[in-house]
Amino acid sequence: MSDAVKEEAKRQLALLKEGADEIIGEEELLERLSESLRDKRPLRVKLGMDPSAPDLHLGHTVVLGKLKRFQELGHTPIFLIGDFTAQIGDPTGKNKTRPPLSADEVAKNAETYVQQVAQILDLDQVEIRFNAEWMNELSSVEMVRLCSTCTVARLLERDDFSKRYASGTPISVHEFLYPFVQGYDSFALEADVELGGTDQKFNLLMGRDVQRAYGQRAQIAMTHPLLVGTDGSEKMSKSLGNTIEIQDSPEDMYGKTMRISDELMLTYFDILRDDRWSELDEARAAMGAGTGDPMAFKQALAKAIVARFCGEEAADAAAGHFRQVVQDKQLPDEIPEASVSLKGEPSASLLDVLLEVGLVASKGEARRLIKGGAVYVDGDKVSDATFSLESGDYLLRAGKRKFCQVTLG
RNA sequence: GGAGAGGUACCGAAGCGGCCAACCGGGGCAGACUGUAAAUCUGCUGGCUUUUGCCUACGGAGGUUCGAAUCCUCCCCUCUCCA
Repeated sequence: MSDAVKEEAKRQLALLKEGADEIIGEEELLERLSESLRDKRPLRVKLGMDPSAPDLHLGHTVVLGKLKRFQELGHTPIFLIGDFTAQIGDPTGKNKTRPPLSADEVAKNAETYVQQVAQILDLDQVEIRFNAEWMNELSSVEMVRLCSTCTVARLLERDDFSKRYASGTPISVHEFLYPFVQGYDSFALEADVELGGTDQKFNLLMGRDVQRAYGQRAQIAMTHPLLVGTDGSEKMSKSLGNTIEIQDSPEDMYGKTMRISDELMLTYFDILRDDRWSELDEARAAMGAGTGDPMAFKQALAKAIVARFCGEEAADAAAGHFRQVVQDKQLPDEIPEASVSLKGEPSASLLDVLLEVGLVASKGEARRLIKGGAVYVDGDKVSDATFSLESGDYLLRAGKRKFCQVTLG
């Protein structure tokens, strides 16, 4: 192999290592990068996601970003939608069996996944696949053979399984199948590399075993740090409600980022960092040394995150919105408007109006908010739950950030 | 197949005939504080209802009772030990 090829392979490896937690088979990766350059054969890089929730969040973007980097280096990104595996439910990190999704939900989620992935990757160059394609065809005999590639003892070594087993939490047999199927996917796709979070290590390794068992070269497994959710303790996950989603509005995305703790913002910066953020590196270092201005840095981080998914302009606007509404406690420029009919009555109770315009989910909630001093009409705090409004225009506020300009008539 | 234990609100976990819409902790929401936060403190945390009250809720279905999450019967599910 020529020196030029070797040099280029090394350069690529260095770029690909950025942000990775662990590379299982790093030497093989270097080798394959070299082969790829020599033979002009792009590497097949697999990233699988189960369409178990409809929205992608910042946590997903860590590995998606790595997939993009492979794409930029001329390799073939494969975005695998686990429509079959979604019916099993990845037991990873779970302390209970996941409820299976209906085919409809899976299809719907898969659809939105693709749309959202388009915000990050150039879809034209992405191979999008569904694992039902081959899993639905797999015979029982084949399934049995597949299961023979791993022992029960090894499955039980896994943290999530062993913990559940030890604590007497149920584990259904089908959950054991998950890693096998994921491994088989790698074989079916002839993956050279598979990407995943650190929690996917077991599953990624299973891919190597399965591929070997089926006479294929074992993929390289690259794990990436998991992003902690906005609560600062659990991993980011839709079901825990601690996500920043890439489909959040710029204002939400910005606001949610501002609301994370100072410690967490450093983690976010480190995990989500890419080249476009290099101008922030100095500020990051100052923060680490305890000399920076936390709020200024967090604002810069929030803006950078919004800019990545929504563009610079939206990021500026979101920053302005936050300053105005949250810091200066001014009204936002744009307030949702609604009109409510009095239906011939002379007045309507504030509770009803709050409910009707969607500021609260129930009258009970409205009562609670009023009692808690969180409801304002035209800037005046309301503390009487029986308060009623006559026809006219009112500015309603429930809590710090929920406003509605309502016309009553 | 046999023997035991158990299924309670978003989660964990009390209650074991009326005082239970259900103690407590976590989470969530709101308020105070602040640099946006975090931490801390306070309040709230099923729906309808001005109050009274009504409806829905303690795995499911029946039953006993003036009255059941609490007692009985059957069913479903889980865990442990034995085979």
